[in-house]
Amino acid sequence: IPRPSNSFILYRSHQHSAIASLYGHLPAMSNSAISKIASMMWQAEDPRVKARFAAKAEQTKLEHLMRHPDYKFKPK
DNA sequence: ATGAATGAAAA
DNA sequence: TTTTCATTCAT
Repeated sequence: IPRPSNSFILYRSHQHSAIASLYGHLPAMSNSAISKIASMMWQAEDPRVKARFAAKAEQTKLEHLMRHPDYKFKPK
């Protein structure tokens, strides 16, 4: 049972397709490069959009709690 | 398994 | 305060 995604991870997933289709044919455009781009977009992003993803992260978090009431994050 | 990033949660 | 692990998928 996986952890709930945070706001940035949600944002990255959301933008992944778009970024991949823009740069996808370039061999240097790996997922790590996409992460860098997503990061810049994230920093530059409209605060309202950030807020929307923050809200989505909360939603996801609560959803996770509902579905998996006894889940505990246990780093090694 | 690694790389890349941000952030929540645990240690 | 530092570490882990969530997402993604070609190497």
